[in-house]
Amino acid sequence: MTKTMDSNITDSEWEVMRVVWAQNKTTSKDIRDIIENKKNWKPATTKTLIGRLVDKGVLNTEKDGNKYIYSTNLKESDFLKSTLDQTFDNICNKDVGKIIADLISKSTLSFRDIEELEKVLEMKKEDAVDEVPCNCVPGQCNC
Amino acid sequence: MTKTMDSNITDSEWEVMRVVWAQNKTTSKDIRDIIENKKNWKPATTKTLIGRLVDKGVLNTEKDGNKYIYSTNLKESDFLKSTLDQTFDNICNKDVGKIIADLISKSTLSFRDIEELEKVLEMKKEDAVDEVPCNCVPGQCNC
DNA sequence: TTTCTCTTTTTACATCTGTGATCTATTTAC
DNA sequence: GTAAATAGATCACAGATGTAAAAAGAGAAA
Repeated sequence: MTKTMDSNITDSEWEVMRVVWAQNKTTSKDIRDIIENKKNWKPATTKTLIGRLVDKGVLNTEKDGNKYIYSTNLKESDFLKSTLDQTFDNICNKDVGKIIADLISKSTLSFRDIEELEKVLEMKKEDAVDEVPCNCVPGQCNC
Repeated sequence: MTKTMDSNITDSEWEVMRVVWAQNKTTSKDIRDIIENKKNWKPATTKTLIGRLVDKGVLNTEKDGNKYIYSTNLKESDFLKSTLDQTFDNICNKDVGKIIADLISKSTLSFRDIEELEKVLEMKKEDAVDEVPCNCVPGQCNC
């Protein structure tokens, strides 16, 4: 059930998607207005990105007079996961633990987050291994 | 001291860098031979990537007869961190805990890793907050 | 109904990426 | 010492990305 995202989105496109995810249904003007607080984009830029997302099938459109209402049925978390997977593909499995430790250290977490993580770790003990196997091609890591 | 990487590398370039990181000092032939086990690249492709990395100042060269010895003084972990930072820039701080939990769940970890993570979590309690503040631009998340 | 305004569609264009062919300067094997 | 194999340098080229202007269509205002 862990399907890999077939469509990737770029950083700029992500900016647009965040608005759609937060708003659920929205118009190009909404998107422009919201992003204006963050990026110095000309209106045309936002529209181009919206267009590309529609082309990729990431955004759905629904005509409303002379404009469109945009929405998506793809989940932010899935995109995020596929991005992270791609990043982790670049390193040795053996290092994953350390990386996660780094992430935790540098993140701002709530007490609830920590509790949750402790719970996950507890469960993780069930399928923990003695030694994480290296998954690298010989010569690309020194395990 | 947390300097943000000024130079970014692409996925293909990363493939080359992994060899350099693992080998410390290496030649273009070494790189080609090692990557051959993984990618169907023509020799010229590897050389192009090496050249780009040299241009970017990521790889150092040292002449040795008619060839070069390549090395780097940049750390894999720094590139990784900057890549991860960029990914986390795309989401709300509030969601970071959950994302990390997901990462843990899907990763293969050793008992030692888990212990280490528990330790980090324990320390993390010291600067944990009641509620992680949302860092998003209004309209880009529904906190 | 004419004009203005907003939306979409079309087109543009420089840079970055992935992938590789060629040409040139060396080396090394005969 | 000349031919074959290498290593590096130069050039190529299509597709992805970031960023945007220009054109065209449709509703709103006058």
